[in-house]
Amino acid sequence: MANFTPDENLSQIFRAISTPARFQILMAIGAGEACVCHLEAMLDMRQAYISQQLMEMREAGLLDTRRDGRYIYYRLSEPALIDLLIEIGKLFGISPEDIQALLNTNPIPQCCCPNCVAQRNPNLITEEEISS
Amino acid sequence: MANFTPDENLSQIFRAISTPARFQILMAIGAGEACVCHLEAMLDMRQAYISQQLMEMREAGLLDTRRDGRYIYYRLSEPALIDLLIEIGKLFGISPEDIQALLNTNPIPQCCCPNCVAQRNPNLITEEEISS
DNA sequence: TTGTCATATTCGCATTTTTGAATATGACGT
DNA sequence: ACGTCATATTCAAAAATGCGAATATGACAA
Repeated sequence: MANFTPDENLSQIFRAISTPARFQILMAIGAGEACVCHLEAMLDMRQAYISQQLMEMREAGLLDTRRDGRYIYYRLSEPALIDLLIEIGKLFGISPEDIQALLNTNPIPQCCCPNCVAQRNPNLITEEEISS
Repeated sequence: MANFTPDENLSQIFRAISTPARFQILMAIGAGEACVCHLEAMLDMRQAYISQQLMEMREAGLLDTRRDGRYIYYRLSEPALIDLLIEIGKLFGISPEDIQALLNTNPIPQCCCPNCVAQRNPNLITEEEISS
């Protein structure tokens, strides 16, 4: 992020969530973290498309990533953002419940990532446990 | 504003402030109100351009208008939005002072609207006082 | 009613954005 | 080394946006 004026900076942040798709993705990540396949299953969007949108939000500084083997987990660089967005929604007559309905709710049956698998089968041994 | 889903609704709001120009205009209006000529003087943008941007923000539900004679005053439909935007800025390392520096500061020498004129010449009789 | 002033609207084009399709990359198991 | 799986990147076409120029509207004064 270069030498931006405050208005450039902030408008860029808002631009990053100025389409329904990106907003949905952001909310789907929520205060936790999510891999692309998780979002794919949750939102019924194509992988490549999600990746593209994630990149844009990442470049705007909204998202951070963490790699774990094959999986790349995305999370909000500032999770408190969610609450502020909900506040803004309230201001404009959108019920918090309606917004919260978009939030990440682990696990997802269609998702294959370790998080989801582990939460579906709590008694299964995880890969980490095997390698130790 | 038709039958939008929450994500459509909110992303539209953010889209409305997703360019530096629109963000600057919104902040210039601030918690008060401003006519187009005021913004023109304050921001060094052309009248028609400002009008266009105002229209977009109006359609997104961010702005309301009030006509007074020749002048049309714009104000935020939800002035509390300003504070939330400042909070978001803080989250991303933008100092509140830098954002507040964009806010409306009456009056402006180059502006011709009754508000500015009255504040520059407090002992002048206003048009309203004449017509009464 | 004519002119002036504040603001709005329309038009057109250049640029950007969106979004799907195809392909590439890079990690892991075998 | 090879295949597979998760994710990223590139490309291109369509759609949307940015934004200037010109013009329109509508209020007020004379």
